[in-house]
Amino acid sequence: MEQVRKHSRKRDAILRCVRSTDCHPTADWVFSRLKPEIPDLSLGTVYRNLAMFKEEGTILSLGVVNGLERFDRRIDPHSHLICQCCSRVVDVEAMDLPETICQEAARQTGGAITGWKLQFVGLCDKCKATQK
Amino acid sequence: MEQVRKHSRKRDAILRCVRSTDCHPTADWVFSRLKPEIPDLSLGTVYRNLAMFKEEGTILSLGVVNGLERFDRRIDPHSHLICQCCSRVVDVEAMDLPETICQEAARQTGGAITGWKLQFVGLCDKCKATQK
DNA sequence: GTCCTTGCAAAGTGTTTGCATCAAA
DNA sequence: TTTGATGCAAACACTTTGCAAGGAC
Repeated sequence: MEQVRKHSRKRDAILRCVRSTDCHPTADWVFSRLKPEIPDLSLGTVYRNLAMFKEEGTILSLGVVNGLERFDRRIDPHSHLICQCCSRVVDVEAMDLPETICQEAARQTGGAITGWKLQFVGLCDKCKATQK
Repeated sequence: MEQVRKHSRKRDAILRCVRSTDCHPTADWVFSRLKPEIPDLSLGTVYRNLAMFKEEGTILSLGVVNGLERFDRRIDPHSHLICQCCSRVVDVEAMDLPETICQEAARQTGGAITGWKLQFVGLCDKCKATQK
């Protein structure tokens, strides 16, 4: 018996919140942002719904940065710059890798490559300006 | 006044242990592996020493996989294949990215790129064989 | 009325830390 | 003897979960 997804005002608000920003928010960021507007929201609900959206592919997780899972409203292929200074995550438009690179990885490992993730490390524009 | 690093049998064993494998171990893996041989070893010591090695650049952390930090004895540039099935991390030799890719990322973000990390996702050789 | 969703709080999990004790130099 | 290293357990931070109550359909 399949579980039927019902509608919920809080669930909508959580998705809307993630989609409202390109800051690649954490669960707690979403919670803090919605709390004033929805005083009886609980952090568990935010975690539950983010996990659900992620599982169904509505949003993505870009992994753990500094111990915090970061979510991404974008689900199209692209990369990120992670600022070493302030932990900001900045989108970088998709760039093609040479076709041969995945083939080579598959050859070396003997495994099957289904995807890849390119992540840049450095300073975001703000931190770069500050550290001048 | 600078802190002088003393010699310690346990610290040596921890580094030796990480260097003995290419499985990209977790703190707990190292602990479990050394415990029989060093019964009075404590997990805290493993964490403390791994953090120390990582900070001084003796080993690297390749990040968090499935909630566990994974360490790498290799400090030279290379990539990894992360198996979606068994979470195994397999080394992939360094492959050159087109020079323009970092420049493009810097241009797009306005930041400074100091490095990049290319990670492959898929199945390791064993899981690929099993899932045939 | 059914059953999904939520709040709440407790439990989980990986990691860090304070402090008394141990051991290297 | 001095001072860094360690064991132990408590503290931490983030996340997940169980359960009773609330809300969608």
